[in-house]
Amino acid sequence: MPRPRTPLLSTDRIADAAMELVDEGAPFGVNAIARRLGVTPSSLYNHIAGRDEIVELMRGRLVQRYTPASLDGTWDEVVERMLRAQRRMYAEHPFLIPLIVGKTITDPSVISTYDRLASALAAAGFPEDDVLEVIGIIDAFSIGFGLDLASPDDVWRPETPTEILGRLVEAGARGTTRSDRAFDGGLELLLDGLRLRLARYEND
Amino acid sequence: MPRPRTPLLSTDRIADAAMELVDEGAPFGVNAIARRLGVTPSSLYNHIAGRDEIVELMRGRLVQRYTPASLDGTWDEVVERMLRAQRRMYAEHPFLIPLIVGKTITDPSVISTYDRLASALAAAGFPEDDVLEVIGIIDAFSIGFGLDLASPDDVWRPETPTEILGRLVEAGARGTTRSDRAFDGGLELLLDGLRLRLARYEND
DNA sequence: ACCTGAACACCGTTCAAGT
DNA sequence: ACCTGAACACCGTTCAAGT
Repeated sequence: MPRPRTPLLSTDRIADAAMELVDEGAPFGVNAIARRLGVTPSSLYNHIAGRDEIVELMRGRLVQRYTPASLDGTWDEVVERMLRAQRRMYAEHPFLIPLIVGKTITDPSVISTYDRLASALAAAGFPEDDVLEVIGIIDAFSIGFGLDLASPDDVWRPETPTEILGRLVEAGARGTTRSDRAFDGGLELLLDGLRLRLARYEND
Repeated sequence: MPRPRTPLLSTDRIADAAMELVDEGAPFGVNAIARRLGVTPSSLYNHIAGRDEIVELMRGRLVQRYTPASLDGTWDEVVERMLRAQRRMYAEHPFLIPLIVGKTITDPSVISTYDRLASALAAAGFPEDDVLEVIGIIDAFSIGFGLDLASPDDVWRPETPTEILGRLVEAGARGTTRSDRAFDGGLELLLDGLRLRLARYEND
């Protein structure tokens, strides 16, 4: 079937298929995408330069899909909403993390999101000198917990006797439950800590 | 050259070669390791079960190299020392992160480190039901800040006008200074929050 | 016990051929 | 312009054969 009169493929369709694979946790690759689209791997090269470009296509979609539409509310509501959204994003696409993390952010819509977060924090009373520090903390938290959410059901599998860890692992929560609990605990810690800081500023 | 009288390979030698590759950012794989060792890929399978085991070996080395020798002191000293060490580890070997993330921890020395941390937290008064949650928080934290330390000097480069972010970025710290400050702030937050939790437990 | 070499099923990518 | 099919160099893994 050469050259159909209406094209089978497009960058959009390729990106969609790639996202589906990732969301299923299936192995991601040119061949797998082609299989899913009922097409030969080589066909894709009429639309994309290679595997890397597909990753770039996905990154563009991610930013749009995960950025909270509105950042209204009190500063701690805003922080919580952004944290939850970013955590989900990193967790559902952990293999994109090295790309996103190692790269300077220039995408206007992403910049704008950080800008609005910065405004919210400044308006809440955080001194301008500290706003970027707080944002850095928030980012580290969401990446860390995103990765944590993406980790396997059993984080530890002791094969030698342990003092206490083995017992805790057997008694404790696993998988999503475990990760959610750690996230909720971490979130509470973070917000409590930030509120404490804010109170200290106001006492000066 | 079958069966040399003194073996060419060992798990140690394999792990060494693997670490060299990863730290160079070179493609990591069984074949690449074999090439570096001047050996056939299939030879490796006399010493390791497969690709995943090599990753576990690397994790084992890293943890041994970076884990503080002693875990003495108060629980918050222990947590701080582990956090600083882990952050350095992730930051100095960023290419390893995508490899080890998502893999169940089985390496005995790594398990033992977590075991000692768990014991320290339990001894400090954290209820056993919460110890794994706290460890999860600590892990997320160190990975997050490790990646932050490994990120580029300029995290943001606004190319369109911003409300406040552009000004903050220009006025604020960059590179290691920025990341160190965020880490110190985050560490303080974390320890404050954990101390608060501990106080709450004791009031019940 | 430990290495080789052939073999297998998989990758990502290129390119001539077809319409 | 857009898809196919053959081809290439790579991957991780298995296994019989050799000492």
